[in-house]
Amino acid sequence: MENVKVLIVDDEPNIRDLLSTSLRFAGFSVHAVGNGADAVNAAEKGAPDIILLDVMLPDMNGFSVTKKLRSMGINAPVLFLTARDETADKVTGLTVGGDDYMTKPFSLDEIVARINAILRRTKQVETEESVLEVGEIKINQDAHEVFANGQSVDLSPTEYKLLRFLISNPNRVLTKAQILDHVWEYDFNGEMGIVESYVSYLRKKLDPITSEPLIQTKRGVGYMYKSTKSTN
Amino acid sequence: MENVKVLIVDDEPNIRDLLSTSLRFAGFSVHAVGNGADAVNAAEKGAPDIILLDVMLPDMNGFSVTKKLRSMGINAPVLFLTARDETADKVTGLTVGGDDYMTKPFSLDEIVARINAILRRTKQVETEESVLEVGEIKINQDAHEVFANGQSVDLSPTEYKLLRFLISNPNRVLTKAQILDHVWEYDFNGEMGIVESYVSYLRKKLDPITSEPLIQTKRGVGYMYKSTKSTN
DNA sequence: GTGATTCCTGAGAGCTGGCTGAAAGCCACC
DNA sequence: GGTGGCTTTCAGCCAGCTCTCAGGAATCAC
Repeated sequence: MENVKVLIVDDEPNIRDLLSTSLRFAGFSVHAVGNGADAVNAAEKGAPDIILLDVMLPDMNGFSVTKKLRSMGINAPVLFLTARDETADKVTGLTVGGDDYMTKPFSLDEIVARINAILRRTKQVETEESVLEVGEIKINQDAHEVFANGQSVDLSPTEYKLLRFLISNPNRVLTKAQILDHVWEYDFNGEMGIVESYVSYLRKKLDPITSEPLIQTKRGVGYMYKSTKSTN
Repeated sequence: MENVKVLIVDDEPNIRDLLSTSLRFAGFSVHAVGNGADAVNAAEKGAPDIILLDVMLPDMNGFSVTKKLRSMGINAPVLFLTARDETADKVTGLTVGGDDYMTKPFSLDEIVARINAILRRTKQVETEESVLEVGEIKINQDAHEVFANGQSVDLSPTEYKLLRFLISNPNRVLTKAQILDHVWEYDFNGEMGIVESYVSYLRKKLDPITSEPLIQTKRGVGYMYKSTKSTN
């Protein structure tokens, strides 16, 4: 997954920054603009591999932008960003041809997962496998299925996202703030205690199955998923 | 089904885009034009395996285009696209040879199925089987027949399309938006609740026959057809 | 040992997403 | 023009999920 170019199109500067830093850190090559006209220009020059496109833009909406892009022969898949209340009646046609959409607010980990899923599907770029396997945990991202020691485990959506984030960063301490920032939606304003709760839920479901506790507590710092064999 | 060339002829740019992206993603090699004259040129140079032809074009109608094509020795089968209000007798007679027609608005899944059916019939290109069999479900696409555990099941058109879409993507979570975009007509602007309804209908018909529930709900994500033996 | 800090976890309130039965509208076919 | 089946909407219900809180356990500093 080397040098994947992402074009971000959103008029809110904070969202743009949030996505830029986050995706850059995830290893993507990022370019961000704030309106449709700039998006068309940037896509023409930059030849992005994927486009993150806010549906509501000041000058033109996301559909006009994609139409313009397609007519110019730019066929990079699009991940639409839409506010939650404008989803239902406007979804038609959004998930066609490798495209997808996400509702705001989203979580950063989720958006990286979706980008990888799209790249995987469109096969324009060789990317990581849909199956994440580290130590005794195996996650099939297509099926949203989790196995511990070969045995299927039922997880709630948040439990699933948390576990995926943990095993994506094995043998590395993650602070509760980091976990909150990546797993929960960016406008979540609750306490970090919720991370403790969910770690507890995960342990309760996973530890009876695995040979040893998988999530270690680093007191005063955070949590770490320990894996002897680093299948990276 | 490698490298099947499809020529799309429609004057509405959004339909053209919708079909292009969708068919390209379905694995076809796509070329799209907006009028009859361009269609003739493109067919001459591109040697398409199948032509999607809107009956109402700005310069000439579908009859003239096909007549022209046939006179030039281009015998690729044609799938006509016609508006619903255009009467049936205008259409009958169009479907000579391996040709076929569809009324707008259509669903994207349906058009792929029809294209495959035509290619299968004309045998110009080796394509996928007409019988889809995954797990306990068997669908004969030519006869529109469905068997669960060897037993025949009566399904309504929409139920059939939904089931076909589900088992075409086994062991993979499909969101309600994806299902809506593929199974329902592209101008459907209702709510996603209808997907829930139809999943419910399918389950009511299938679950009593099969040994275990076939359609799994992934809360907060979508639905998945589970098949132990991945006949892929 | 004692107190302070951090973490764990059970209980519970409230919410959300999904399921389903009922009914209205539509259409095709007698 | 009536009838039956199909599609679509809607509302009520329920299960499961999210999040908070508080008491107690574990760990650390001294």
